[in-house]
Amino acid sequence: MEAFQARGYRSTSPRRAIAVAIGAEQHHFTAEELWRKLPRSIGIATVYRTLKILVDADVLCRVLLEDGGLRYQLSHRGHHHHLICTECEVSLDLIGCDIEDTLESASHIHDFEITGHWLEVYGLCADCAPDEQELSGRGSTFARDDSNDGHCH
Amino acid sequence: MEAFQARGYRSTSPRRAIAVAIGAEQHHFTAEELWRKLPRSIGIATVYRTLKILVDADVLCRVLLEDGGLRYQLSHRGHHHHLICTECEVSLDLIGCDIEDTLESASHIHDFEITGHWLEVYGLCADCAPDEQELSGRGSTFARDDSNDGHCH
DNA sequence: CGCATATCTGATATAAAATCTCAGTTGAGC
DNA sequence: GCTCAACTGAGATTTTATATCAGATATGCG
Repeated sequence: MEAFQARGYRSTSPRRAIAVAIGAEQHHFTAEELWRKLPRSIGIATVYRTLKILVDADVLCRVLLEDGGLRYQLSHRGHHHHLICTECEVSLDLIGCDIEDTLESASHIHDFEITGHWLEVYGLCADCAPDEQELSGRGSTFARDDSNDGHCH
Repeated sequence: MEAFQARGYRSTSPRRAIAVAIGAEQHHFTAEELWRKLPRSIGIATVYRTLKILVDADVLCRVLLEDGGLRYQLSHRGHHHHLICTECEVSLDLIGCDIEDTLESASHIHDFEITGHWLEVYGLCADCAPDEQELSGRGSTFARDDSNDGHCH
């Protein structure tokens, strides 16, 4: 859990506490949420600093919600993307998606050398989607007709 | 340019001034940059309000830089993505990339119903990339070895 | 073991970005 | 021209994250 200190960072009491608290999280969390679960002797600046280190170390990944909120989450795979439910905000790791190849070939047209990308996918998870089989679902499949606004372009 | 008022919005003096100012922009711009080029009688709240309307109307699109900065840009195509140069910050429309199909098929595995996504691609444009042919390019192709940090996951 | 020092920390100030509030203004239809 | 809902500007406020800096503390070395 804290073997990431093999990157030259010291093993300090606040960092250990933060690592333990992160391990106890089930879903994604904000820096402030995490901070509230820590001993109040730990400053929020330290939380932000430590989260940044852990993101750089690929221990955590960042999740950008549709409303712009930034969350943190334990990163299991190396490079991956998230399916984020706009209803319950659960975040699923998107597997079986090799977008890199698609991007790479498309970028050649523009003579552009890709070094990275950011992708978040929004929608409804199995629990939140109106299930045709269970509900014989009628009635506005998408009540929120602005659910697609502004986040892609 | 302001035919977007066909959406039920009034044609007001501040909105016309903003539309003209946007038309004069060559690249992407921030809300504040735009505001500075407007008569100082116009408040920045109005700029933000108007930009939001124009994004909803698909007249503008939003561009998220690698450092988190949010820019606005005239939207030429319907749905598209951006190739953003991390060196000069130019933004190219990515054509010939139908990521939707890839996402759609991958999401089926998770029983997830996609409603939208956000994708930004970072890298070096033709002008900023070390050109092997011209420079017989040596010397740290990527001096900024943290250029890939934190923005994907 | 104990010291020196560079790293780290907490409190707080600060910054940046965007929205909220609300009294006053203005455009659109009549 | 009148009316009124839509709109606006000023400034306060919120949110999120970083900067500052004096004091605390790991870590390596003797």
